[in-house]
Amino acid sequence: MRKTPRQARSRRTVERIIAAGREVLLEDGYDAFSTNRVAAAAGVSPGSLYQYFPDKGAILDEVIDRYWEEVTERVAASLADRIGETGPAMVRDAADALLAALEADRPLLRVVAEELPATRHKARRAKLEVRVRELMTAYLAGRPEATHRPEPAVTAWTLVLALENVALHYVLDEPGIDRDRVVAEMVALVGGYLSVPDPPRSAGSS
Amino acid sequence: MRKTPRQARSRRTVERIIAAGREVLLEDGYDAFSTNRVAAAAGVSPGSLYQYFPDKGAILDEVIDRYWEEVTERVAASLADRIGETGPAMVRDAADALLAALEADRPLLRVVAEELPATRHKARRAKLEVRVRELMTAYLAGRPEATHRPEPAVTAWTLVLALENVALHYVLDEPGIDRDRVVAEMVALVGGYLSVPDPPRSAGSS
Amino acid sequence: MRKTPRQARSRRTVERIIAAGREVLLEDGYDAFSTNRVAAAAGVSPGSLYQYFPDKGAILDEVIDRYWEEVTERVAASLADRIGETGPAMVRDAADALLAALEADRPLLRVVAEELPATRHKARRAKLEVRVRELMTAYLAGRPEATHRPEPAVTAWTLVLALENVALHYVLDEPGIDRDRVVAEMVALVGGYLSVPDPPRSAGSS
Amino acid sequence: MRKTPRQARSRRTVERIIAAGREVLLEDGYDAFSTNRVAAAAGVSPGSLYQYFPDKGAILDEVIDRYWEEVTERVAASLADRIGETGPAMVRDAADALLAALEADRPLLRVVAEELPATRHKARRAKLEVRVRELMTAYLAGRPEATHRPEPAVTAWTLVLALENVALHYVLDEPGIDRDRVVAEMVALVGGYLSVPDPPRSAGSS
DNA sequence: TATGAATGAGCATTCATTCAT
DNA sequence: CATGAATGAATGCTCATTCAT
Repeated sequence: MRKTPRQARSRRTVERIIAAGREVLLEDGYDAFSTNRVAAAAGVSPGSLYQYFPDKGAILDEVIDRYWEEVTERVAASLADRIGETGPAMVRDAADALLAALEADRPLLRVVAEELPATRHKARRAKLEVRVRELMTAYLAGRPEATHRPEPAVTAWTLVLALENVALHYVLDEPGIDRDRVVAEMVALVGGYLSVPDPPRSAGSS
Repeated sequence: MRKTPRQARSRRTVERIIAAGREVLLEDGYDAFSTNRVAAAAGVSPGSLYQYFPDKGAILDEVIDRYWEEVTERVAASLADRIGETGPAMVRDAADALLAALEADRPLLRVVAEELPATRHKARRAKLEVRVRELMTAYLAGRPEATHRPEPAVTAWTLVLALENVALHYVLDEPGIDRDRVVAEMVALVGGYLSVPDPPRSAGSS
Repeated sequence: MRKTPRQARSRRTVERIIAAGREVLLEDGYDAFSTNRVAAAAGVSPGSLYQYFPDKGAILDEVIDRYWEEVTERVAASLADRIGETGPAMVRDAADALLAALEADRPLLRVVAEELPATRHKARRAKLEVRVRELMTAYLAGRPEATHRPEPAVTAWTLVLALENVALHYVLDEPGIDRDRVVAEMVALVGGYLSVPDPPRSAGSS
Repeated sequence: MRKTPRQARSRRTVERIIAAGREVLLEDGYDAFSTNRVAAAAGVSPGSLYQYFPDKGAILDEVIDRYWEEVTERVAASLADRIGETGPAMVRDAADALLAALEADRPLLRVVAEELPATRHKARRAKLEVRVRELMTAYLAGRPEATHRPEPAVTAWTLVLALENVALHYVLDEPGIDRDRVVAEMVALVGGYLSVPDPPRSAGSS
């Protein structure tokens, strides 16, 4: 009946380190993300970092992992709220959810997407893509008449990449476009694309 | 009739430095892009770097600039070859040109797009986007019946981001999708999107 | 009962660095006072320097500070030995003490006074001047009949600068003057100056 | 009948370099006194510097030499204006002349006296001291009754050092003392000192 | 466990000087 | 003579990582 069992203290330290990492990233940027600074922010000694993480990169990875996890959860949560909707409304909600999830922590998104080498968060971002892809696949599976594209996997792959970049740039570049407009375009992108029959090469087939 | 006119030597040195920068980036990666290494690769002394560039970043910028310039030129050149085509064929060619331009130097694209912080080449990439956007605008302007989207600027913005990311990931991630398939999807993305009238809400009532 | 308590190690390192700095200054001169050389002389790595000093200048400052502190203490100590003396004897002792303090480490004095930019040790030297000024003021206050100069602060300022330079040059330039002679001149300088009434114009009418 | 005989151009270049050196010293400080900068300021190439000077130090030496030469000339000129004066008035004029000579180019004096290592201008400064010493010796020789100090050479040595430092610090430190006051103190210093008979150790001679 | 002093290879940059042209 | 590109040793400093305590 220990109050702070062996692992609890470690767990707390780990959390402090990760929180400190996020804080440093957010407030000082990627270039300032040094082990010494993270340790200082976490209130532990530099050496202690290595009790819980093999190297600096592992701390950073954890911070990034969590960021994308949060984004993913925000998307999921937003959609859960509107579950049961169907057709275009669902697409619209999904687009809005994606935007909202990215807008939720713009400063950190900026650091993650702009200051970090892409390799650092590629893997994690892939998870978000998978999640959205699943959603999309479920939607398509449930309404087979909704698409005329021949390969669902490729369709989902294409759509996710297209929407992801549009959403990302809308949030980060603040291009002065009305938010509703962007959502509308995303919906149009999805709707239009799905409605195109394959093969489209009708003309060149000599 | 001088063999090495005054400026020729410097020009050659500048080119050697830039070539060395590219080489280091390609063969050793971004983390190894140090002034000493670039100087060594260029066969000049570290000090010579600073006769032509204010700092390390300027060398890197030049390398990146040139890379995106090449990509832009490749796109332009590919399209010039097939000028005069219209309709879906033109879209197809444009998609193919974009893919080809990115495929031309995959190893360097990988470093530039994955290892560098996005901020380092954001500005340059924007130029490519502008170019493609112009192409698109010209196309849309010439065939006003081709689109039902209400705001051409937003349409171009959306499309460029969508296509860029699809093309980029196809080239870098080698997702095991047939190249023609990807081109077809890109064409479908464009064609479908452009054909969706606004507001898109009404479309759902069919 | 730890053999090397937490702070002892760092304290020792700091002292080693300062001692090494002094050594380098002494043996290799100011131009050779580089961080790498000081680190090597201290038997520590260059990085260790920065655990205790913000930059190179801070190490140098500490060495200089300590040198002038030692000089100040030597002056004070010499005078303490002969406390209670009055009149000309006291002036003589003070002059002798100043000379002795500067003679104690002539090699370092040479580097500090001749190789360093004056700005580097101006502030520290001022402390010595203040100390001597205080001594002088005390002397003058105790024997108001001893001076006919109208402004004690100006008198002390003048005297300190005059004596300082005479002492400094005697020690550094080794001008081939008998030491007792110099002391006598310093005493005469003080005694004569203090005895001149103000305004001095009137004196010329004799 | 050449307009610019061979040596004239060189002479002009040498002068330009020296002027540029002075300018750099004055406007950018000693730390910025680099060959490249001096060359640029002189409008010549770095290589040309070495046609006329063996190394950087030689240029600096020349600039410093000239500065002290100017000071010396200013002192001499000031005194020439008031030639024929005798006694205390002459001392007063000499003190004033010294002050004036140092005040004439305070910014350069500051760089020379504070930023440069003393070794760099020690030799030159000595020349000024010699000059003043000569003046003093002449004065003392002409009025043997004016001093009771036993060794004229030592007397002059002492006095020059005393006055030099007082004057230097008055000009550079701007200690908030009235200029006339300082002149008066310098005069008192001289007058008082010279009037002290030797040996002064009357009391301690047990 | 936790510490934090110590490490040291490595970095970007400078600048007095040289020498082919 | 004059040039100015090229040099390269040397500089001050950083920071991920280790390890004795």
